[in-house]
Amino acid sequence: MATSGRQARVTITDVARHAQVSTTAVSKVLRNAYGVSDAMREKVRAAIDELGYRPHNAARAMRGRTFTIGVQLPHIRNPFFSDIVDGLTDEISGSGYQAIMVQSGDLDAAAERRAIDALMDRQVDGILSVAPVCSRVQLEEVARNTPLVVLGRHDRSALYDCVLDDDELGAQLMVEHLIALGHRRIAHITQRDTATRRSAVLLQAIRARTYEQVMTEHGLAEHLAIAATSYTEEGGYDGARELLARSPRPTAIFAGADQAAFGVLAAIHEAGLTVPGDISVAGYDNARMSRLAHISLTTVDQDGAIMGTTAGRLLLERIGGRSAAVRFSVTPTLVARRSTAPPA
Amino acid sequence: MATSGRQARVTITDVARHAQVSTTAVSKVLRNAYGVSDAMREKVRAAIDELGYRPHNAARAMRGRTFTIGVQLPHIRNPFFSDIVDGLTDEISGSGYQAIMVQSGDLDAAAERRAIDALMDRQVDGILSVAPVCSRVQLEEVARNTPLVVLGRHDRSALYDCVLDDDELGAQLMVEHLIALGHRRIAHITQRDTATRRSAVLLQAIRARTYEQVMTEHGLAEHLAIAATSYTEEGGYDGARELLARSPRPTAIFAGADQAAFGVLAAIHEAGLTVPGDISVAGYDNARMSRLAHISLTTVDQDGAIMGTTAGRLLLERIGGRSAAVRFSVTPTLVARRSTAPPA
DNA sequence: GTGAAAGCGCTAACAA
DNA sequence: TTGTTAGCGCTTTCAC
Repeated sequence: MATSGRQARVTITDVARHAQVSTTAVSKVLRNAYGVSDAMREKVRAAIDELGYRPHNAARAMRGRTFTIGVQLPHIRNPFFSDIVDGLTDEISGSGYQAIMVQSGDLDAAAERRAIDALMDRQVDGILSVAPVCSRVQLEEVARNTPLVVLGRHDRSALYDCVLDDDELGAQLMVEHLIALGHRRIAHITQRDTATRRSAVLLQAIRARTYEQVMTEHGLAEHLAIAATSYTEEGGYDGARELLARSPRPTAIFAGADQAAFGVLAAIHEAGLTVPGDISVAGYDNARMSRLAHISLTTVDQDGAIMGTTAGRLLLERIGGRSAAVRFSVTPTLVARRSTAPPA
Repeated sequence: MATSGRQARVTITDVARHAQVSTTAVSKVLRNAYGVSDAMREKVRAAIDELGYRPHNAARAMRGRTFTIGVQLPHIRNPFFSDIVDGLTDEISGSGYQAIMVQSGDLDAAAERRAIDALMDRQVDGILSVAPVCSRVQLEEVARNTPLVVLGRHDRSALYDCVLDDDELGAQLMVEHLIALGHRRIAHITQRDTATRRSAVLLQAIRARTYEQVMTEHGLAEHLAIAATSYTEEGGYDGARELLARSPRPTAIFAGADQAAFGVLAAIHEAGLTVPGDISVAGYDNARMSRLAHISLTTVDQDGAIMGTTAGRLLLERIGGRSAAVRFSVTPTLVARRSTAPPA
């Protein structure tokens, strides 16, 4: 009747004693290890059930696995990350693994590294790093100690796996869509980068660069207009206000992420303009919200669930012993909705 | 030059040897424990820095604290949960604690319990449970073993702390707002509950019940119309379609959560109707998105950041030894925006 | 103020 | 197939 005070936790020793066997036997049953008779397995299982035993993770961590996968992501506010996490969860459910998430904050390489360290200190068996901004060297340092999958970067490394979207193609599809509609003054909102030297591998840089290239190829170099804020609602809002203040103002705004596009919609509405009447708006990600919003958003679909599922599979493979690096790329598609139309 | 293979981890023994002291001394310095001279502290600190030592969490967990706070939440897609998590993160940053999150899925008491167990197995020092649906008995079982703060339930327990919003007041404000605008056929979208007996403590039940009460008090009992789906975009979408099919259809829809209200907006738009021209729409939570959406949403503000901050503080207090239960309630306010107007 | 030593719950050699 | 035993890295008595 321990109404106050903690209940003493049931340990492997209790189970062993209760089943009249050794702790080793119990441990083996727990891990489905080789060399246990059916009778033994039965006895142990029964004892485990009877006592309500659950392995103590920290103790496991000292010697073996923790059956934990750590997910580091900038923040949980971006609905696209939800798709990824749901995919990951789907894939590892039933494998006995549990995903734990930590927020690392936006655009802060130091905080990001602390978040990853926090996962490593907690002895996760593998790490999924979502859209990290730190250097490849840092990621490789992590990968040397823990199975690592990086999502959303155009890196190449022999030490970790990459899951990414062909952002070049996605951005190209979108800019060409807008050009085909007849737009010329097409502006772009990107996420500003902290360290320029590695920007070539970050997806925001690739989307922005592709925007510039496609515009230039179509002879629209003089209409290039980029606002470098961030892939958040606030970032989209601020970026749009900046772009709307220019003269002549753009007839279309391509935000590098849906989340930012939502902010763009708000800024345009606040300025007394209409979408797509005065200005076309496009995003990237095809977050669920894009479909459901009142003005449904033209965007680029990259299948977050599949990216998450794949990341989970790759992680389990790595934990299982694979060491050769894998690179998985999803092909984006254009999703034209009501937020884009020919210019007035 | 360990290019392949894991680097051997720096342990407390390495630090002790390097600083020419005992491991006990190092441990004390790490925990700011009583009984270390300044000189000793200096020596140890230097060694820690030099070696880049970080305590091994699992080993700590075996004896003492893990400096980890576990957050269980239904899913990360709801932007209101982001506000809570940001508040929590803010509060515990600098305390040496790290928050880890696990998704438990919607409306599934068993999955929820597994998620909480997963946190306990990982020896977190405290748990924040966000809008749990399981029974109070289960929560108390958890609370007996781990400091626990429950957010978003109208429970009373001597074993854990509660952080909640006065949902009765919030729902009342909203229904009266709609009535004051002249609406009579006001419908409500709620989250269906799995186990009815404990529904009295769940926020969705309180919002729904208050809706019924206020309507009845205003002589509008005959116009009661509730769709029981869920607090998600899909739930709002499905619920709205159900309500729109009724005849006569409502002139206002009060969704129990902003997230659901977004789905309502989509359904209404799809039906060729306008907001607020044909139908007024209202939500609950004042998620950031509500402010920024193209049709800005009338909603009830409950300060998620403050709820998160408070939950963090209460958790740290409990970890620090407090055992008396605390109950913290925020007072909601009405935020009238453009999605509500007098009926046509 | 400092350090030696026991032990947390588990896994993995190794022995039987 | 089963059991014995030595740690994993840390915290915590308890001597000194």
